[in-house]
Amino acid sequence: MGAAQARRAERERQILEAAIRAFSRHGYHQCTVAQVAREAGVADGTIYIYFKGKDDLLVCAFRHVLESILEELDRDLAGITDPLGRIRFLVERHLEVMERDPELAAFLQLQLRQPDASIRQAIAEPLRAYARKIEQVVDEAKAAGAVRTDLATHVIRRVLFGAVDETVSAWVLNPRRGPLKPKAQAICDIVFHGIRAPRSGQ
Amino acid sequence: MGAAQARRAERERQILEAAIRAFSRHGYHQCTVAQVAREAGVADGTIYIYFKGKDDLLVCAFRHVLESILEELDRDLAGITDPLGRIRFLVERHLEVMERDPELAAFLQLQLRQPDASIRQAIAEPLRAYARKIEQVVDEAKAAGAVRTDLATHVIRRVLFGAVDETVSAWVLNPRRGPLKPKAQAICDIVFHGIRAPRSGQ
Amino acid sequence: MGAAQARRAERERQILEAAIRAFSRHGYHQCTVAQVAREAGVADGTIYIYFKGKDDLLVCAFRHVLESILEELDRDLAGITDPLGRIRFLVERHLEVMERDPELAAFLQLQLRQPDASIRQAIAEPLRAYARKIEQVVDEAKAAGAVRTDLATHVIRRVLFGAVDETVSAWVLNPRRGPLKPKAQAICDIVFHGIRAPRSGQ
Amino acid sequence: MGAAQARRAERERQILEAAIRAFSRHGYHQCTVAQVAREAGVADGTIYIYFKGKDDLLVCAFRHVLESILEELDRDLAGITDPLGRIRFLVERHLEVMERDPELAAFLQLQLRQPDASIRQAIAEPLRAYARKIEQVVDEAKAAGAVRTDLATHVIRRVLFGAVDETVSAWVLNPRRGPLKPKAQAICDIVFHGIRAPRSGQ
DNA sequence: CATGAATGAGTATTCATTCAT
DNA sequence: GATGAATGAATACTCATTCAT
Repeated sequence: MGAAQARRAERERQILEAAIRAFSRHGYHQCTVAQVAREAGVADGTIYIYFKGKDDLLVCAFRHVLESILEELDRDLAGITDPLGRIRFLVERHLEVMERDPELAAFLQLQLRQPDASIRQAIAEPLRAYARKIEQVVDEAKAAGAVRTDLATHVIRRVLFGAVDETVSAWVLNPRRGPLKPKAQAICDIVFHGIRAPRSGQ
Repeated sequence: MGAAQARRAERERQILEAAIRAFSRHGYHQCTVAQVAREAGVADGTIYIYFKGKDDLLVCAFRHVLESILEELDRDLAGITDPLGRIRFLVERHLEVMERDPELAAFLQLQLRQPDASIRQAIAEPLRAYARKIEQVVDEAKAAGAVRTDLATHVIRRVLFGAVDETVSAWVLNPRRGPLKPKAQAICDIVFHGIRAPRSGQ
Repeated sequence: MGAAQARRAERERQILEAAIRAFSRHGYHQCTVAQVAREAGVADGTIYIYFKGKDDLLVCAFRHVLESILEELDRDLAGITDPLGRIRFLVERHLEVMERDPELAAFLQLQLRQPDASIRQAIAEPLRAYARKIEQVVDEAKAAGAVRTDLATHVIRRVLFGAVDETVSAWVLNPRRGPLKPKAQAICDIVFHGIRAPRSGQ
Repeated sequence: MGAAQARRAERERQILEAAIRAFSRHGYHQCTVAQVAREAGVADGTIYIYFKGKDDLLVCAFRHVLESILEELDRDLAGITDPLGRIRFLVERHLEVMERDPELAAFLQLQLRQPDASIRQAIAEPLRAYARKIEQVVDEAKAAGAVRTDLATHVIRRVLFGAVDETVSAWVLNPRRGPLKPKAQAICDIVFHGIRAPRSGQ
């Protein structure tokens, strides 16, 4: 029974990762279910044993990816105590994940931005989880006196990850991709100047 | 002849604006050419007299909009001399344009983000023109000694307009939209702190 | 305008009659929309300009056929006055219509008996119209004293047209079809003996 | 071995009766093999150990049902000697069987009327057996001098069972089903008047 | 025998685009 | 120029059937 469940989970992962590759390469709308199936090495019909349909494939792929990203993030964040260092780590890790797997980056950055309301809605919740994680780290930094408390947390998040998002988008679209992670430096430079609490005594 | 040309331009505008409305409401892929035609009050075939096809409609609509935005921007920017004030104006105007016409905002923010490579490519140039305009204003501010010169201009642009973009996206997706322009305040607060050149004498 | 409407009606008829032929030959479920289109000499998509879908095609074909049958029936019935003669005419005409066009007969007798509830429902109303017509003629015969009044009209209809239906079914399924109309004789012989009012004075 | 065979026969019956229920409820074409399997409490694949395929399921179900109906009919018919009484019994029993099990009635009346030639053909033989039984009873009645000999036996059968069939169809489709067997009365009334041999001496 | 995961052939329907009027 | 009827390519999804376990 445990074996059967493991088999199923493995199959799901296999299809999901094929979907990410296929969607990245051809574009979600241009990509046929048959192409995903071929990429995964299964028959067309098999897709429908594991997923509701093409939309579900996109949504589940995103959940699958974000889940593992968040898990790893939590684990590694535990080892960092400096409040601003934790924020900087969020930015660096984000860029790192994208740099590590450009196909995944293209998926997250382009294919996932579907204007279809139903897809956006299905994606919204996991996306909010990521946003909450960021805001939590910012709030902790506020509590530690490292960040100005007169700025709304969600505004800080938007400035920080707006910049990160723009940076990644430009990187993904650029065919000659250089290193991405170092760009964290300049972004944090600007934003940290803007959000850092004045030193006590100043 | 001038009359005929004016007639043609008028017709084009009529279709383009219908396209923006229709794409905003139904979503680009979900929206049929027939729906655009009905919205514009013309026959399906007429669309093809003025435009190459559905993609062209999207691209031309974007060019049409951005052109008039840039024109107005240039005109109004001429009256502002304070370097940081000019940057602030860019942010405020961006938010203002979106707030003024939510249907246009939805079009620019959602429908335009098509993952199709060909569309992205066709949109890229006008988009770069907007980016250039922003960077030009930033460079002027650097030259005037109002902005740190040790930060790459394009990084400043990304931080600034990454934040703006995130803010507009959230606003567009929120069914209960409040005022948008005031959000410029907090964004500029953060970013200006980060990019402002240290006062001479400090 | 009248020309456009006539054109449309003509096109509808053309497709409907092609559908009857195609459905008869291949069977409704086995017959593809593409086959109907080819039979009608139009493109696949054209079918959907005139009809909602495959089901609608079946239902409309039936309505189309029954309508013209009922019209002709009404016209010809007007010339007959003998009450039992009118009933006999109903039976003869039914058999005649089937005999005249064996492909139509196969359509009505086999393809139309779809067990799908939605199709049966859509067909039910025109079918009831035919039943009402028969019962009306029977009722007139009762009023004229030619038919026993102690028998429910719908029971008479069922006996009469149950026999007719069985007869036509057997004829349709028989590859060596002889003449059909003469079978009215024996059916009426039996049923009329059963339903005829006793001669006054007996 | 006998036990193994009994086991097999039992399994077959179990699946067949599940098939009848499932086909009745969903309709033959709309009903999936998986649904039949679930209804029977076996795995999908098990069906194919006992039957050739979905069509075979339908055909075997019909044979299974008709066989037991004919057996019971033969047994009970043995106790009746009056020639017309025997015919009346055929009608009553037919209605009785349907009334007893409305799900079976729906199966026989609707789902079995498949326009697919191959299914019709496979069903034809058992159906003919039932027809032969009826005609045999009618022929006996002719021989006994109770039924007119100038009427073709198969015509009598069609009138009789055409009426019965129409009656059952109407009853099956009517959601508020009243008693069915009493309808034999009126049908026999009409038909017997029509087919009865003139009393000797008249 | 029994299972049920995997298969892949088969098809109704949509819609961007064309072109005769 | 304008029309809108006609086109036909393109594709997600279902489900009867198989077969390794």
